[in-house]
Amino acid sequence: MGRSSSIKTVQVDGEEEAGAKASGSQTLLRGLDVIDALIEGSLPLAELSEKLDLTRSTTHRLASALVERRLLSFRPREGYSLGPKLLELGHAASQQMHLPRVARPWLEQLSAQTDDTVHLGVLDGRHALYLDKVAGRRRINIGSRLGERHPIASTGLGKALILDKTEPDWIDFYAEPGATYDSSARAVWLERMHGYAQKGYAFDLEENEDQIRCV
Amino acid sequence: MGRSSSIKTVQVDGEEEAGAKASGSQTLLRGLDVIDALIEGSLPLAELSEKLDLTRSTTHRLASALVERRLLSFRPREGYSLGPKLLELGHAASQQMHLPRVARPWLEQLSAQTDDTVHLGVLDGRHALYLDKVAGRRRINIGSRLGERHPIASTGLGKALILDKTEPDWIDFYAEPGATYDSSARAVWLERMHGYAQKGYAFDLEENEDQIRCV
DNA sequence: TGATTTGCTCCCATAATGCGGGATTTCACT
DNA sequence: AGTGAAATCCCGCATTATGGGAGCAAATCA
Repeated sequence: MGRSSSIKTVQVDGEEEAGAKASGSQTLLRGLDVIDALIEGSLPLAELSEKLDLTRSTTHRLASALVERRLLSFRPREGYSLGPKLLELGHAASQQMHLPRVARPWLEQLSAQTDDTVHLGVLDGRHALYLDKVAGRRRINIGSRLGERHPIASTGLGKALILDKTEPDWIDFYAEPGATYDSSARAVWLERMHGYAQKGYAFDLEENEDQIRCV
Repeated sequence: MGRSSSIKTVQVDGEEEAGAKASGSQTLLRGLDVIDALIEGSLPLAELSEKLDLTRSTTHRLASALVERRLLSFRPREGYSLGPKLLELGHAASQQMHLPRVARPWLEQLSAQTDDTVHLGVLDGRHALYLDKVAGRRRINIGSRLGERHPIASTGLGKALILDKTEPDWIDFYAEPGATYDSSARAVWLERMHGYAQKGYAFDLEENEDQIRCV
């Protein structure tokens, strides 16, 4: 490597990101990055490659492979977007996850007793991820679907999930990255949280939903 | 390279499979194969690597990368299974697919008119893939979810999707790979198909559901 | 409880694979 | 038709994935 004619751009020095200890399959990880980059909406190849800091060639190769496997779709004018296979995988995933399987009976019982819609969710980074739902008869379905993620601080389920954390953690969860903090609003919120923690369940103004906890 | 001591197993000669024209990102494709292999249920590393014809090392590296990205989960005793991120992706995919967005109004109108559950689906290989559903008020929800796949020949939606094909295609779709053919049953089925094709819609004995066609 | 098996994880040299720069083609808009 | 932007394809280089095997940990058997 001594006299390497460093004409190539090379990876400068690679990942200095936080917690990026991933050693090994670079191609696979980049491919997944491509998928991630499209979660928020479809993009044409140029913007996609820019967003990922990859060359057009590389991006195109990865995206094409993903399209071939139907994990992405490509429409001439719009660019790349998430593909139908992800639906299939999402469904398969929901079926083989452990929590929903064991929790289902409880959800159904709860739904039957309350005549309301019951949700099951877990903590997923800074969000509450909805894993399962049993619709109640009382009203029409709420517009929520499996796999949706919502900020922890603004849903009943999310708040319930962090009840056993300590106040510093709460503050951390409350703070959206890069959002404006309103300290008085946060104080009110924290106050409520303490109340919820004592009672063991949480509400939300718009929707409230009991849920199952897992240890 | 000349005197390469060919002790290694090497890739023998690689893919001679049908239609495997995929040139390029091998790692990514293998990683997706790993996911695919887990659709039908969780597997321990050993079985997984055998199913994929990969060495344990490689399988482990790929699977670990996928676990890190939460596309897979790993439980010590059970092995690898599909992970929570797939739920998220599945949900995101369902939101940005073109068909559901443009078709929604029609589905809702249809559901309102008939008071029944309306499904939207597309042809996906040998299966009918359910893309969207609008629940009717008449009865409790049928246990169908987005992303489910069903054999074409046994659902009303599946049959409707292939109405504009020709008879040879029908026969092809009817034949499950490796299943026992009952030629008389197939004849009856084909007869019905011709009837459906003339009328322009299809039934199924257990459930029947109208659906939207796209060109 | 101690021995044995089974299965997961990690390391390292090898060369095969993915990489990026650019040429070429396709397609939309004027 | 002409123009321009975007997608697709090609090719040599070296970075990256590969697979064999060593090293652990936990579960099973005696």
